[in-house]
Amino acid sequence: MQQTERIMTLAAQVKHAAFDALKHLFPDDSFTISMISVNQTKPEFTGNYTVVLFPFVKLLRQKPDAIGVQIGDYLLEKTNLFSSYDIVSGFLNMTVKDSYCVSFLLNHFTDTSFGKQCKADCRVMVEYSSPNTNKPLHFGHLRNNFLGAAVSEILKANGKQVVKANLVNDRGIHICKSMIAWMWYANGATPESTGIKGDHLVGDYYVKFNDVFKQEVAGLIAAGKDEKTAEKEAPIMMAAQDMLRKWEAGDAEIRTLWSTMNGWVYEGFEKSYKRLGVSFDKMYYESETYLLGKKIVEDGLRKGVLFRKEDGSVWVDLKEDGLDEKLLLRGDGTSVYITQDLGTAKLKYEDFRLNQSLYVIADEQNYHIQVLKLILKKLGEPCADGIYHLSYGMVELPTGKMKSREGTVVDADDMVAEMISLAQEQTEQSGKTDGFTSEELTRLYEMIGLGALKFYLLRVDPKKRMIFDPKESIDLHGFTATFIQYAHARICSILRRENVPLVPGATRFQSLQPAGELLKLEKEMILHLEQYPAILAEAADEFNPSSLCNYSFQLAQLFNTFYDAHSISKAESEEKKNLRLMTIVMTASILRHAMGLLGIRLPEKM
RNA sequence: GGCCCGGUAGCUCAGCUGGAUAGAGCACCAGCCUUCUAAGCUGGGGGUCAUUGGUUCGAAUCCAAUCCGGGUCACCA
Repeated sequence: MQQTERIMTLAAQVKHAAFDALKHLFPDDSFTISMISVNQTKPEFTGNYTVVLFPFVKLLRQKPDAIGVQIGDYLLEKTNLFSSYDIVSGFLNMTVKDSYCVSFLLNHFTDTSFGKQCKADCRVMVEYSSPNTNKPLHFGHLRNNFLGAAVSEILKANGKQVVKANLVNDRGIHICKSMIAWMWYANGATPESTGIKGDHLVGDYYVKFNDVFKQEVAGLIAAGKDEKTAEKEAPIMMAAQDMLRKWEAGDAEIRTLWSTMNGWVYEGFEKSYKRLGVSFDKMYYESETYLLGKKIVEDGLRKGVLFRKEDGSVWVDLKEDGLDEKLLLRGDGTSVYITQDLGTAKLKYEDFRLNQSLYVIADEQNYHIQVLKLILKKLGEPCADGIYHLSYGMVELPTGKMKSREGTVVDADDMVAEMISLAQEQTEQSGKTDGFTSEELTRLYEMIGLGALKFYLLRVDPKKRMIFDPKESIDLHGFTATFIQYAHARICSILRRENVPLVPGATRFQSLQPAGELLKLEKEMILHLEQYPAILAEAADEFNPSSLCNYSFQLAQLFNTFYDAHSISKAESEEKKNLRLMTIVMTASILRHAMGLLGIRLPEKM
């Protein structure tokens, strides 16, 4: 087991200490660490961490409360973590020492990378975004992009070496569709001549293709053809097919048009990506990889893992894995989608010697990736084991799936612009724009608008599908990035007033003496800060940024409650004030770190 | 039909490696700005955790069946 050494969080320390206690107290009985469950103590009881006693009852043949006393006494005596304990009907509630909390704060409050893991020799590729070059990005792509970017950063923070990859789908029949429609109907329109962003311009002709196609099909059906024949014989479709053949043959004219139109799209994408704050370390293009995989198939045939049918087509039999037969090469020797994916998987692996390869792809492709991994495994390719499908639910409209063919999509660029103007509207409404330059305001609106959008898409479990109603704007209250940004701005405001930098030097509060007892809320905040490394690790283990959203929201909520209940600037004593300043310094720092991983920035004023 | 995923408050979701009386946000109701930013705070109503059975000291959580919703099973990508 290659488990990296992680900072032991309090909860983990409690668990191990309880395990030690049991081993020492009852050396004749065999316990496993998995028998010990440690939870946070429910707020209605005194204590901070709770050891559940029921699991030991049977083995020890003692009453749970009697066991609890023995463990409780042992923990008080042998660890330096607890000040007292309390047993309530089978639950051992341990109260953490105030001094532990204070020294935790002293040790970590200046640590801006608290929770981060050291770099390990583990290379992970995260493939995400992977757009088609026949249309602009829509709202659904945003989920993909934010997820991929966030998971990449989360993995980096956990010590992995991450390669962010984008596999651009830049060829194929759908690309030819917008090309042919442009040729026939655009009169040479370009992004420059029309002022339309390149990806949108090309997307418009993709829609145009489908309009014309539908009309032609309707006409043919009216002329007596059946639907299938009509779809095959529609002139614009035949022209697109013909174009695809020419493209594959390397026809110079077609290739030039293809490069030109793709170039427009890339310019558009670049602008979108820049605004979204996502980037890539490695670009793959399908036009360069679509022929890969054939060699793997040949090897597979030689090894006898694959078989050839009479018509020359090549298949893999997955029946013993509960699946079906799957085609890998057509009768004419050309490859299908999965074939190039086999090749690309191997290419990625060889390019970067990957330990792990994530695919951020919507859940409609669950079966496809499952098959991909299975085939690679059967072929004995070493890249197989590292493949992991980070599957996410599609974003749908109340009316159903978004279909770019029919133009029923929420456009990504539009959405971003709308969120930013919503942020502007709300900020102006709140009347807090004084003292900002117009550049600062522009930046602020972008932070708030984009933050809200990212948070909205990242706060739910990736695998759940979500329905977005464009008529209801994304909220800026409650469980939102805005809430967290606001808490951060409040903290910064206090720190400014107190002349404490956002990242104070380690010596700033060194004179702090543990003063008196901690208030309930002070302790709650510190104990919550202490959990950050565990949350960060969990987010990485599960490839799930939403844990960071939940955690950060709770932390901001705790701060707001604290802020309302107790003054920081006018604390009861200088020690209290320093303690609280340290607490909020660390709070702000963790919020910035956690949100930063999600690509969400926190303003110092708002 | 086979396989996969989901079903928790009116709505959006946490909780799911079993633990105490199931939690947030939105919406709704009632309060709180001469005091560090009210984009905030406090309180309230609102639940058969889809249904049924099983395992267990204990089930929203695990198992089985059923119902509902979605995805997928192409010589499409």
